[in-house]
Amino acid sequence: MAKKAIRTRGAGRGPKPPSIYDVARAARVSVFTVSAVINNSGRVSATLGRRVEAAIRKLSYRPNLLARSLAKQQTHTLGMVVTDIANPFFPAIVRAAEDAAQKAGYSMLLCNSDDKEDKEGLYLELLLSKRIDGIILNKTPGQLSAFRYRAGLALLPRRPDAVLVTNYLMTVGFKSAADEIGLRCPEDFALVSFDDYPWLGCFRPRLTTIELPKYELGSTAVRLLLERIQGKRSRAITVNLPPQLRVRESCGFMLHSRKESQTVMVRSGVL
Amino acid sequence: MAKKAIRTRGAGRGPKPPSIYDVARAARVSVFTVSAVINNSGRVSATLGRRVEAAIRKLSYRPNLLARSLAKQQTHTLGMVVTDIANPFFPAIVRAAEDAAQKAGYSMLLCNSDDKEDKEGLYLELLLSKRIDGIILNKTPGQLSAFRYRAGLALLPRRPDAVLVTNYLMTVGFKSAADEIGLRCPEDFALVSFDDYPWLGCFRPRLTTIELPKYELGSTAVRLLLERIQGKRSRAITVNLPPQLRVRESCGFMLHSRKESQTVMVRSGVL
DNA sequence: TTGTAGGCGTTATCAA
DNA sequence: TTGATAACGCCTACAA
Repeated sequence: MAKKAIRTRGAGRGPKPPSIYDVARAARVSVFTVSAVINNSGRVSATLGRRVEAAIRKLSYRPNLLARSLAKQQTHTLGMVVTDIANPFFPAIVRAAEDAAQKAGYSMLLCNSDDKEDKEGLYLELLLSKRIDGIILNKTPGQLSAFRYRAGLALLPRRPDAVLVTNYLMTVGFKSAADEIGLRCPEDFALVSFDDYPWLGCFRPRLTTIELPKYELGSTAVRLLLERIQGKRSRAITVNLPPQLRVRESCGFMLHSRKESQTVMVRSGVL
Repeated sequence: MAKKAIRTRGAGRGPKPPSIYDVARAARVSVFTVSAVINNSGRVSATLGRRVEAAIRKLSYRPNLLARSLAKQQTHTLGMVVTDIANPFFPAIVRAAEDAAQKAGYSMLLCNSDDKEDKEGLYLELLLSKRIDGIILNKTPGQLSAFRYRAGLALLPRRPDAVLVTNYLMTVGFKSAADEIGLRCPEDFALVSFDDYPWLGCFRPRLTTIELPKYELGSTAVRLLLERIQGKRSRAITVNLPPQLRVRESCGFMLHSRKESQTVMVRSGVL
């Protein structure tokens, strides 16, 4: 895998990229004409149009989006703040969001708040200063999460019959702790986790999971945000996405009658 | 988990944020003075300094980074192009890169090339247009990868003794295929994979892996890039990061003598 | 120490 | 259809 670092333009060094004025001069027209051609707004005669396009190619001109953003007062950029992209919960969501943004002509600035409120705050400030058009914020729960990351482990010595863990990383932590104590899953305790991943099906015990529609979550978030940015919707709305139950051996259904396993139900938004 | 979409400023609606001129007026000073205070460059008398800071707070002024970037010809932004953030190989790298960037005062624009050369090209163009200061590019291998995503599966009917797969997602695919055929690991074949993850230790078969130092990879990439951007280094250099071998049961060492398992060696850059 | 004015690269208004 | 020219919001010589 080739990983390449590209310095786009040394600090002050290297030739400055051509501006719209350079193109205008080369094509012997005004900047208005060039601008009209680039955005194909306004009618430009075929002759001038060709001259401009030739000049653009010749100089390999590339519009400066910074300047455009400053003039138009919109950056076509979204900020996305997640607690930690390295947490397997987020990549699919971020991916979906970036996809949706890209399709609509928006770029995505990624920030990791690390579950720290001060860091989150600084990032929000920064994004606002960058005049991005909108923010997708995965709000940090703050103090709360610290109590959640160890609560499960305290449960272990009590030999629970069944455990439902609400995210994958905590499930891994819990399972590891159970391994150390010598508790087996599903023989000694049943385990159900939130979040499904492609690899869960081929390692034992195969986890029973409640999968949140991560991709849909990310793309819906961006869709709603863009609707508001573009004025198509004025008030915030809430969208409920139905989760999915994926039954595998970790919940112990193999140990019981088949009939029982059929009674499991999941309803949208209720979990 | 609260996910919140924030519209930073409706298209054309809402009050315009105050500019440096508004602050200057409110503080009865010139824009120079305000600028000097913000960047604490140049000496400003204590009196005016206080007046400016009061005005900044009163108006809750926030410098427009777009305008600053345009004036200073640098955006303090890096572009990062990966094939797919949802591939578990990348999140740690991206996280590391973002960390390093943030510490140095840079933001990170994330792009998914999806392993498509045209999409990669479009993103590079876009990043250049945005006048970002540098790019971290995970070059797509193009056509090559298509042959790699199925080659392993063709191998299966030949009953290999051992398989080394060079990334995790392919390992999952291979293992699933083996499951279907009824080949067991490590009894029927030994398996070693690239990439280690926290959950590999608590599901069976526990994978033997060669872990690339992903976090270090991402942060080093940004470090080297910033060194070049800031003119501290003029030529590209190559850094070798040592991988790590993590022996678990999938390679079958439990089935053989302990002595054999001790002879495994990994050298930096050789794999 | 502080202010003035021009430049950064666009878009947009208003004449021509 | 085109062309000047003023924003956009900041930095920064150069003057005062």
